[in-house]
Parts: sequence; structure tokens; C-alpha cells
Amino acid sequence: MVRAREAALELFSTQGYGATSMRQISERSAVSVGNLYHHFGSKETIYQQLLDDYWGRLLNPNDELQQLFERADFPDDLEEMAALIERSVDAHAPYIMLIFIDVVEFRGRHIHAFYESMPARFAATYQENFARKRREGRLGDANALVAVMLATRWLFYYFTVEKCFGVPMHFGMAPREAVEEFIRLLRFGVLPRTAAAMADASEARAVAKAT
Amino acid sequence: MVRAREAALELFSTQGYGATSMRQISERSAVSVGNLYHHFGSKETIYQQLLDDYWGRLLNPNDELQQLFERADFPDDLEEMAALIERSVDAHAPYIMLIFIDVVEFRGRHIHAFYESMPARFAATYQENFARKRREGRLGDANALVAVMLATRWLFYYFTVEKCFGVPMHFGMAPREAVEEFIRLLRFGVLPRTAAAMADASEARAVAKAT
DNA sequence: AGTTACGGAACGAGCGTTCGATTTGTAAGA
DNA sequence: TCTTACAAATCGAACGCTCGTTCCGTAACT
Repeated sequence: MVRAREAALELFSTQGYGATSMRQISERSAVSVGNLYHHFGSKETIYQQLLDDYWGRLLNPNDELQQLFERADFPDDLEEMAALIERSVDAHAPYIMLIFIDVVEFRGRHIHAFYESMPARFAATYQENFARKRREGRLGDANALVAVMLATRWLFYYFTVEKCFGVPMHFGMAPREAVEEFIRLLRFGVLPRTAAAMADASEARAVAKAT
Repeated sequence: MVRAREAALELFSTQGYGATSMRQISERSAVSVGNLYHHFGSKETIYQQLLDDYWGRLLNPNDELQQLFERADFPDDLEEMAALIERSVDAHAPYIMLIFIDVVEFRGRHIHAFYESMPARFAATYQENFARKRREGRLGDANALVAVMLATRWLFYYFTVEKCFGVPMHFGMAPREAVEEFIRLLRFGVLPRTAAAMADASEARAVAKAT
């Protein structure tokens, strides 16, 4: 019943849940309405399964973005992280819409668990490496765990607005430039640094580009 | 016809556009269906007017958040900015849902113009002060215009997830702590600073708290 | 008297779901 | 290999309901 799920994803993601009818899914997938109910039981089950598909893809250990998280090299790998998040949003754009559909049409019922478990997942992944980097003096006094979550969530949101909400250039510049600025901000902040610190900074930037 | 708009806002923001019927709006507002059509002409017009209401409130020069933008004191006023954005999200929570309804059920048709005009509005408000602060050596080499937009958008998004999407503590800590970390990151970044720079930083923090 | 405000029945369409009939697939017995 | 039997898959009509909108009669105001 892969055909039906593909059709449902296309329709849900472009029209919303309520505005998509079982007859539309039936026509688009060439699966009769009765058969849809035989396999899924209800319309909401189709939606639920699609969301589960997305969580599965997102947390798949073979996914390139998941593998970057596993390396836990933040903030040195910020450039690569931004690139992979852009690709992830590109690849999963219709699925991402399901999240906002859930918020609007189901009051966030289906996404709660995922978002609530996020801090624990990040902590488990990054805790050790952050402790080591801090001992080595490679982190400032900001909370690096908050930083990596902020970076991840912000980049996902930025590309979602860009690619899913249909508001291109919503920072008044090309995504490449905007991302470059986001990364600079996350690494160095908006306040000035001394000459000595600037040297450290450009060195860190060189290292990041080299890897 | 204020009653009808209030009822429609409540219903749209909790159920979505498609799932809210004219009969529900009629019952909740004690305005007959026929009368709703007499005054608004269509269901979509009601929704449109509510969104226009929100833009009006958001850009109202008497609004405390707008007045903070007018002072253009970023990044010194970040603490106050975060507090006012939290209050704005609190005060306009149902309206904010309309934005996501637009994305899901209207493919972002009604919100395009607002988001596209945002960079120009920020540039007009902040350009001068940022140029001056840069001359005075009070800004680093990050793009301050991107920084203030990032800060604004991120804080709006953070509090929206917290208050509208029903996912409290989605950073694994109280909003107060999370916001404190966001601000630290925006000002100083996640990389370490030299002793000299740290002195500057704590001075800036003291100034920010004093004002 | 005439314009505006209001009410509620009626219309045609579409909704999610159910149901019974039919086809297809599969595995055992001959 | 062919027949038989039973379960799974498939279909589309039908059910009961709700939808956005229209229409027209009545009430209120000026």
C-alpha cells in the first residue's frame, strides 16, 4: 500500500488534513476507497503512519545528518551541519508539513512525544564531547548543549520557511549568505572580540573549513 | 460584528480553518449564518480580516515591542526584547496560529507579503544605529542586521512552540534559563573569548542589565 | 418609504465510513 | 497437475451527516 501513502502525503502536505478527502487519495493512488479502509482502518491512521515514517527517516542511523550528530563535533562542523539540514529539509519537505498540520488540525497531539524527547537525545549525543572540549578550552562559557539545539532547530526552521512555507529570501539575502552569518553569530556572537580572540576565531574557521 | 470575529478567532485558532464551520461561528457568536454572510460575504473574508487585525496589532507604533524596535538598541536591549516578545506571543497566541493555518490550508497565500517585507523594515529601523555602533567599536564583524532578525524570529518561534504548539520545556529547561542562554550565545557566541574580551563582555552585560 | 440588519430554512455537494459482493492469492488433497 | 477451500484483497454503491452558500421573509432604523 505504498501507492496510497505516497498519494496521501502529496495531498495532505499541499492541502492539509481536513481538506483532503479519502476519495481524493483513492483517485490519486488508484486504490478504491473500500480498499483504503481495509488496509488502514481510518483516515487518521494514514496520517499517523506518514508521521511515523518521518520520525523513522529522521532518526535513521544511516542518515547522513544523524551520522553528523553522532560525530558530535559541534561547533566545528557547523558548515556541514547547515548543508545537511538543508538537504534534509529538501528531501523531507512534504513530511515537514505534516508537523504543522498536526499543530493546526490536531493541536500537536502526534508530535508532543518527539519534541519532548529531543533535549534528552541531544544530551546523550553531545554531553561527553562537550565536557572534553570544555576541558581543552575550546568552548566559551555559553551552554553548548543549548547552542547545538538552537543551531539545529533554527536551521531546520529557516529552511522550512524557505522551502515549505513558500517565503524565499525571507532574510533579504540568498540562503548561502544567511547561513554564513548564522554560523558566524553562533561561533562568535554579535559583540566585538579583541585582536587576540579574533586570531583564535579565524583559526577555528580555517579548521572548520579544512575538515 | 466584533462578536463574530472573536468567536471565529477562537474557533479557527483551536481547530483550523477547514474544520471550523460557519454554523459553529454562528452559534458561538449568537449571530445567524445569514447575518454572517451579510457582513463578511464569505468564510475566507472572516479569516482574512483576522489576519489583518494581527498585522495591525503587531505593527502598531504604540505597541511596547514596536517601541523597543524603534529605539534600535540591539544587542544591548536583548533581555527586554525577549521579555516583550514573550508577552507579545502571550497576548496574540490565537492570532499566531492563523499564520500556521495559512501555511497549511492556504499554502501561505496570505502571509507572503508580510514576511517578504520584513528585511526591509528591519533595515530601515536599525541601519543607522548599527552604523554608529560599528564606528564606535561596539559591534563585532558579524552582520548585526542578520543578528537582530535572527534574535527576533528565533524568540518568536521559541515562545510560539512553547505557548501555541503545546510543547512546554522543549529545550529541557525553564524558558527563563533558555532565554538567558540564547542571549549569551547571540552576544558572545559559543567559542571561548580571551580574558580581555571577557572583561568587555561582562561590562556589556552589566550595562544591559542596568538599562 | 426605503435602506440596512437579521434570521433560518433550503440547496447541492461532498464528507468519513460501512457493507456486501466479487476477484485474487494460496496451500492442501487428489 | 488439477481441484477445492478458505482467507485476503479489492471494489463501488449506499448511509447519514455536515458543509459553504443562497434566498427570501421579517424587523429595525433613518
